[in-house]
Amino acid sequence: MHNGGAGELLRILRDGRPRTRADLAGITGLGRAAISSRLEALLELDLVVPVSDAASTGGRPSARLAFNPGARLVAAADVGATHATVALTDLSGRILLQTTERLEISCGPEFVLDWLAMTLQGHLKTEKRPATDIIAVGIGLPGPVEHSTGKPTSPPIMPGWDGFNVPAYVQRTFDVPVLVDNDVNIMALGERATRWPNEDNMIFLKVATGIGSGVISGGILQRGAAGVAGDVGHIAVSNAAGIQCRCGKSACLEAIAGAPAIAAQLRENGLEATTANDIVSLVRSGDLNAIQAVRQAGRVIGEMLNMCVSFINPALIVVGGSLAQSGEHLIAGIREAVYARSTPLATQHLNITQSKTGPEAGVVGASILAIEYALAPERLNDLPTTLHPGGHLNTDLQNVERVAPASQSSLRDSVAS
Amino acid sequence: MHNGGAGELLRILRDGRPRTRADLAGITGLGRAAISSRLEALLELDLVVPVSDAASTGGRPSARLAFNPGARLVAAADVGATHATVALTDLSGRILLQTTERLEISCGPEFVLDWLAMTLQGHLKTEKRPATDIIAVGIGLPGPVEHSTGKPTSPPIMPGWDGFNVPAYVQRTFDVPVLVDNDVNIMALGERATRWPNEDNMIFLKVATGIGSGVISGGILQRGAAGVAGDVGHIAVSNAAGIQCRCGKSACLEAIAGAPAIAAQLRENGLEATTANDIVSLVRSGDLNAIQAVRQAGRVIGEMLNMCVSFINPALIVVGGSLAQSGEHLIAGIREAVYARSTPLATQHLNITQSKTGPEAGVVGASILAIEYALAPERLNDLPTTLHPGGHLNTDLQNVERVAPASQSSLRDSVAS
DNA sequence: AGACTTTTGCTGGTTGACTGACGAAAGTTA
DNA sequence: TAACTTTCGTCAGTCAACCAGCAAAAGTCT
Repeated sequence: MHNGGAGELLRILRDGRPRTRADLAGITGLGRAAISSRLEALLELDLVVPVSDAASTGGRPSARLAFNPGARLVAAADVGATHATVALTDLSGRILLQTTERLEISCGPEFVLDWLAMTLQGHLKTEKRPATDIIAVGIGLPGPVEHSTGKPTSPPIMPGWDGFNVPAYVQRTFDVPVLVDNDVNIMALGERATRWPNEDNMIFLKVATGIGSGVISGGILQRGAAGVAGDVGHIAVSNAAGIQCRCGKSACLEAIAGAPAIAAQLRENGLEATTANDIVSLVRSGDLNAIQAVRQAGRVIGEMLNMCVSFINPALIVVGGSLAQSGEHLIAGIREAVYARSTPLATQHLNITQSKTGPEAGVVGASILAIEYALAPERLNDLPTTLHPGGHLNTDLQNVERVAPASQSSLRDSVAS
Repeated sequence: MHNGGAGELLRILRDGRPRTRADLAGITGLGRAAISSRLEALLELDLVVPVSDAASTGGRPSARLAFNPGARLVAAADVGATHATVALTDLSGRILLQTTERLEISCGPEFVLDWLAMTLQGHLKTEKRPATDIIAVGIGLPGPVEHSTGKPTSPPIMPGWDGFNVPAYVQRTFDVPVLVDNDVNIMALGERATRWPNEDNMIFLKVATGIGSGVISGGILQRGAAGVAGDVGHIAVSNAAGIQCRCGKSACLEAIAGAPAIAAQLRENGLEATTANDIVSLVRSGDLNAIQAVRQAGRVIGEMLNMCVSFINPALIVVGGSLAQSGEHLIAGIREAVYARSTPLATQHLNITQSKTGPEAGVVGASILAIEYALAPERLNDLPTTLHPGGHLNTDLQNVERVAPASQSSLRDSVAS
């Protein structure tokens, strides 16, 4: 029952690859007995389970053990300005159940968080899992958040949320760690976890109504002094002196390359467009005017990114958000501007690409945020030994495969180590 | 002799404040016996020494122990384009001996590094300290450096240095860890260490012939994917379309707000100015033209910083480099532009100030870089027990208070082994 | 000088973690 | 089925780390 150091084993196993005890002994340099002892703790927590044995080499085949993402649950929420998504995920960030609904953030924290809790309760019932299986909650909000306390700070579009103690409120329902962060930050985490697990220097850029970014530098998400790092939407761009932004200043990037600005421009040319989706539809239908406008927006964004590239020297820029769905045109404009301008050293290994994670990047990121916190070695002891009332409750879906885990391995590989 | 965990004690004591054993027991939560045991290891390494006892409270006064920065040495070098500074520092980053000489970096790595080693040997002789007292070497170079390997990568102004294995070459003379980094990065480290020890989100901006910055975010120096993070000199600024930069592009920040650009502008107005120092002299003499030009340069720089502030949300910007010596005029221009533009959340706790560390910020930073590496808990065991041939060599200033320990026995012991 | 107070070094004793070895378990091969 | 091979679980033994208590040391106070 001495699980000191079990965290290290879990860290190794969380890549999803099953390993024998001998493998683990080799990796860690410990003896088999020590490995077994630590594994015992993880097995008891159900975080690690035996999978199909390795092929025998003539004698008793060695048992292979693998991380069991289904052992516990994590609740994740991505709250936008007008819509909210809440999901139940496993410990690899895989979504088990997901609900998206139209929900105005301006309804206030109590209303939104109550809906969130209620929906999660429903998810739990559907999945037939007890609430005690949830080990952490991750929440993304559309505004600045002081991550250490989980309180929104002076959010422009979230009336009633300023300084609200989100974790405390959520913990009245789920008494587990609650991690809150900016929605773009969690999208960055989600994007990295699902597609770029080894990328330590990347920028996730969200282009929709607003423009924002999540900055992962030196392997960790950068939040800055006040939690507003990555807030690039109101950086001034050139050749836009007169254009007024909703924030009160002029020449903001968002006021020129955000969806409303592009839509307005298209309307001037006689097209019907109001939202980002309208623009995407037009682009997909092959409208040259729309294509040109999106590409030009990309150039303007690229002008800004240019500076970010010089400043923080990322290896990867991922462009997401609803406007990024318009094929490669936005990216093309961005690439054009960035590669035309930045220094060779900064760009020669720079990859600019479109987000392929889709709309669930947010909840996945929120999930990852919560998982990384709850499964950190120093907090492993906090996990209660769940006693599943009915015995082994996790004999569902994914434990059928437990003996044949090859199909899951690719999914598991996507989890950041 | 079990010094596992001694690193933690050293980390506490490195703030320089002397503490009693009881203090340390209270801080760490360990018993006095454990503290004593760990202290023994540190005392043997001479990294911690007893200082004057605390005032008695009626009984035996408790001995106070303090970090002993004089126990070992660190070699630090700040190599610029035309000048190089090399210094011998103690373990707190304090400069013991320093030499600055005119030295062209274009002479090539062997020549420069040989000079560096030779000068250090001289320093050692002057200080009457053996070369084995040096536990690490820190070097700053005026170009991009791959910090993990210590090799310059495609430096624009360092012919012959590209890919040169600096640590390997230096280690032929001093067989200790050699840490190499960009010169602006080490200035950032130096500035933080000397003036802002608790600032985790700051930008150090150097304004001289070129313009560059060192970015400390999330508490750690950000180097980026290729080691060129903070390279802001060639970011495009507005209203400068036609101006050519030495890098081949146009409208670079450096080409407008760098010292040569300002000097050229002043010459157009009939003033005599070529170098940054000329400009500073003119400003100090009260020349309105020069003051106006420097302030305008500050505004242009502020325009760029503006983006950096939005992007990484620092709490502090320190402006250094030779042009920053011109009083508050440069800073005033920078502040003007930054506060006029950036969002309130990002600027309300933002402090923009002038570097007060002076020209030795570079070597101090190089020293800090080396010290942090060598004194990291996981590397404490690598420190050899130095045998001072002449007995107590470090009986200078700050060791006056030391209560003469049984140094003979340790000496005999190490000789025997 | 002597009593008192507090710290310090030292010495078992306890705890916890890890190793090594051995027999049981679980396969394969003849 | 029996013999062989390899892994697994267990258990005593070892070792390092830490604590508690004690006597000596080093002060102060009367």
